[in-house]
Amino acid sequence: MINETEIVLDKTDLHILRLMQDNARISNADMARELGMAPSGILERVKKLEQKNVIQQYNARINPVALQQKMLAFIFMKAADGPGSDETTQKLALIPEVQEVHHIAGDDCYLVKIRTYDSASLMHLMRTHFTKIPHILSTRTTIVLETVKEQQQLVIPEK
Amino acid sequence: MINETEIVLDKTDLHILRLMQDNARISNADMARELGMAPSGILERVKKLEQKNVIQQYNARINPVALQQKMLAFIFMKAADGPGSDETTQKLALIPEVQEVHHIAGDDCYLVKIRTYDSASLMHLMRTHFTKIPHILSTRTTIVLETVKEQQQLVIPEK
DNA sequence: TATTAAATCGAATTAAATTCTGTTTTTGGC
DNA sequence: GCCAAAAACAGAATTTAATTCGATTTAATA
Repeated sequence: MINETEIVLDKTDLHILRLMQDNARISNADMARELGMAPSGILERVKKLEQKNVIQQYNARINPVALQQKMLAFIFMKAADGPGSDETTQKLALIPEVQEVHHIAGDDCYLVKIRTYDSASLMHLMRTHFTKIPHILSTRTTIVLETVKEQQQLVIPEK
Repeated sequence: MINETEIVLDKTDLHILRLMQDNARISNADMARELGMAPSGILERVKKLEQKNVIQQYNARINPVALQQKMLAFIFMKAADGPGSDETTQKLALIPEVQEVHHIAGDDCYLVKIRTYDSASLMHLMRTHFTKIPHILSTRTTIVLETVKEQQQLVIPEK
């Protein structure tokens, strides 16, 4: 078995993940109190979780409204090079306004989530960037009118 | 104009947001050094950004692979009560596996992003939860084969 | 069971968070 | 432009946390 990095997470790891997922700025000391452990022990675990790439990043979630990012859209794209190729993919991923790029099953090839100031800036971005990406055959854009829920939290099992 | 809470962010605020968006566990002290300010001043700003709901939460982004969350899907839903109603919406939002719920323009009413262990658990979740939500007329599910990029970072202007 | 590795603790040290007071800067009337 | 009030900021003092490291316990394995 090549490159099968077995990731084993015990009860304590899951507890830490549960705490940090919802409050990344929690102190080691607070976690230590919660888990009944020494702060140094918690620190070591957190570092290991980072090293193992279980924890990928600590993000501050910023209110898009505060930055006037009013436009959210999902774009389905067909591309000539198919989902195997990396070229189209990578170019899409490099656009800062593009938050997500997925290969999807079905008729379309990609699903792209994109956030901009308004519809004009979305159009502008599509014109300036998408047209420069070869192999794009067609796009189908779905505009979000209102977002009711938007989070990245995973469901973390008890054990 | 009712409830138009004008949010004014200056250069310093934007700088702080830029730092914390990518590393929520950065210390006030480090930010103070970076911005050439006193730590106490930074602290005050951060607290204000939290109060104004500019910073909504601090998240640890956890690798779905580490938790064996292999299935990611987008589901388009038509509902009888239309995008104005809250009932359907709220019920969807309360499902932990549901990461996003959007009202969308066009023929469909909702777009739902959902993450589960595998296709069986997705089916199970749809059977147990969706069928209990009234007014749902139809669903169209798009399965993600591979995720190339997935982040929530906003493009923060210079000034 | 003996051996090794991993995990944890706890004390010591270093560093950061937090509080508070005084000062400066900004803002908004007039 | 000037004044008053509010906001922003600095800096020192205090509290709290992070980090390090040697000793100890626990777990894994041959």
